Amino acid sequence: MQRKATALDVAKRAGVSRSAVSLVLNGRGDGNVAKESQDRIRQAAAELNYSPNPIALSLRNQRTRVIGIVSDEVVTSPFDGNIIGGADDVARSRGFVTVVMDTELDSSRDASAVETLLDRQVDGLMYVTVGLKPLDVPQGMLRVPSILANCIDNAPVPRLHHVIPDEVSGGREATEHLLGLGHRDIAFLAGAQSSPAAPLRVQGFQSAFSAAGLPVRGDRAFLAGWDIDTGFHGAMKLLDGVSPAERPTAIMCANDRLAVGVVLAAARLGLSVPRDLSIMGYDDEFRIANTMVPALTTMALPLREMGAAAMTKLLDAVEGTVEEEADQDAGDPLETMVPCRLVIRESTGPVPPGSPK
Amino acid sequence: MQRKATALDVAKRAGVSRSAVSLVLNGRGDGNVAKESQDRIRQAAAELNYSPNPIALSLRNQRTRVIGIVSDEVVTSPFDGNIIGGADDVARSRGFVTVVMDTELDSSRDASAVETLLDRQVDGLMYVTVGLKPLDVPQGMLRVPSILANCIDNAPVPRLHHVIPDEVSGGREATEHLLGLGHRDIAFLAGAQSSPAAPLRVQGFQSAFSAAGLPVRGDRAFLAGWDIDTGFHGAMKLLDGVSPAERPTAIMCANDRLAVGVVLAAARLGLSVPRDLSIMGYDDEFRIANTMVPALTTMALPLREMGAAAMTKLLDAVEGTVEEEADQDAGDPLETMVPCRLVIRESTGPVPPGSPK
DNA sequence: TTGAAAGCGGTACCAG
DNA sequence: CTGGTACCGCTTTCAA
Repeated sequence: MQRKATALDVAKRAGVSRSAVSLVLNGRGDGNVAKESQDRIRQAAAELNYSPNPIALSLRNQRTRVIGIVSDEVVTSPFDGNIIGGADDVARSRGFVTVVMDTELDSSRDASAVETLLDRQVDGLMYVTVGLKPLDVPQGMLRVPSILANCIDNAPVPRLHHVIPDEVSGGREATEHLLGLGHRDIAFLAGAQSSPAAPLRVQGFQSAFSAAGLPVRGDRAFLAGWDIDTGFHGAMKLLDGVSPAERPTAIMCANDRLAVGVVLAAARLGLSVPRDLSIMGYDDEFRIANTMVPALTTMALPLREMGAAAMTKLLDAVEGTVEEEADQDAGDPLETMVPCRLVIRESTGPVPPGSPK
Repeated sequence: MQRKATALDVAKRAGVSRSAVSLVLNGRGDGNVAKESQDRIRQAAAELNYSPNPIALSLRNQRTRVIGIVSDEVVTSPFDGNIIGGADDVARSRGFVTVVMDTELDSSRDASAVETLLDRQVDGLMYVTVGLKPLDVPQGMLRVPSILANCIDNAPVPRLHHVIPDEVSGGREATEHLLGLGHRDIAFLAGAQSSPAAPLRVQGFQSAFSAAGLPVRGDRAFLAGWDIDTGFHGAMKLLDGVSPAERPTAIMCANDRLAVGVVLAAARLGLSVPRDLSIMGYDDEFRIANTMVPALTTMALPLREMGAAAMTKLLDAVEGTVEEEADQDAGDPLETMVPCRLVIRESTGPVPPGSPK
């Protein structure tokens, strides 16, 4: 492996000094270097396939054009990887590189991950979580421009901007979709209390009823969990041995896995979906929602958009002018909400004709 | 954010030269620096919370203690993230940092990701894929110690070591589990042709029959796809309207999602699992296999072990002595196979008593 | 218009 | 045992 060409190599080949090379290649040649030399330099650089050494650049400039992304478990869990995908798209398009460190839910590793990244002089930091959650922001994140994606600064007075999905309107629009199909008795398997997303979606669920002038049945929302078995057992409780008049005509789920469990329960009970029962998912989980039988109608989380929005905001701060701090205290609400997207597939349909309500 | 302490700051505070600081802090103080000075230096370093600047170190040493991990879609897809988790564990424990770049299946980004990483002077590279597959190794990977995890050098004569799961014995042991339960008519939804894993698992499937002295029914293995709907439709074809005598008593699946589809089909048809039909998955996908109803018996992919094995091998080369190249040509088979693990849960059971075969 | 030199933060060699 | 100095690769200032 022969060594890479350096600016000195280029200078020698072009018969000029290193400084000239630097000036020309950084676009400040005009007015400083003779046109002729400029051409020779550019040609020499091309011939040697020269590109400046990023490490030397970092040492010199004290900026690395690297953004550190810390995640709780985005890499190692099956969820929400597209937040990073969206963020990385934006970073690359603006000439930045992202490096990802996953702490695998070990919060004691948060601080050290941040310190490691800071040590390596990242120009900015992003923290990304699986599922909306409060975050004890590692101290180090306050020392460089930083942003939160899918999590919220868990301090008395929040200091970091966050980008999150609009869960309330997600829950509301999902409910509206079902109301629009004529459903009036809708059950909601709303996930688990531990996630802040759950109550927000319930809130949207309820507000859709209110807005439609319908009574809200509080006893139709259940907090139990996020997995297939929870969906299955929840649905069995709602449907098995219950007279058709007492059964909900639709079940909304706080994620697609719950919906899988509900579909399974319906199959066991001989109920046809969506003819006898409509089922909604949430998340639009890749290769689950769209490949279920029937394919799930669901509320897609705007993962890529969230990542992109967060990275855009972060890079604006990194490259920004001096007065961004002042700005922030002024108009910036410290919060960006990205709307969810309704995806209609096959698991929802009109309320059964003879439905009693 | 006040600037971090440098070696010069420490030297001043301790009243010595930078060189002394360097020697002492790198353990080469004894015999070179007076005991007294050593103490002062160490104390000053502690007081200033000094740690050497990794960027300056990189520039100086031409080594960064960073390992670059390139993946096709491990970050952004829901699969195989634990390979990176296992690799990262090992790297951290040996004082290395990993940086991950995901190309999101855009193979034209492979080369540039590798070049970017190489530009930043990573000490080694690992390529990780979702699902076993052949890889057109980016040229750059040949310039530093490199290794492949879950993929195989797709060149006439392979140059890079790879770490892969032992799919043949995985397929065999899964089949043996079912044979041991008395099943003789076992169908196999074997994934899609496009993946090299599929034929290997089929091979294991067949070899289990041969080893048991049973005839192999080649018409019982199907290549169709990897998703829930494929499993569902495959199972319907095998079971729906087929007389019990003609039905397989067990269905093996090449991944857990196929198995979900099969369970769904069984529920539709009123078949009880595992009483009427045993179902096996593959992968032990997190929060799918263990939360299905019934929970899936499956063949777990050794993801963390693969990542750990690959990183161990890579770091040995990175830190290794001079003659590793020679070594390699000698005994090293360029391949590490990690065994899969049978996980028995609830979806498999003894063959139905009256079973005709 | 050009080149020499300093400095980013370290390490390592070599006189003293 | 100690401190001065060169060098890693690059940018930028300053004299010539």
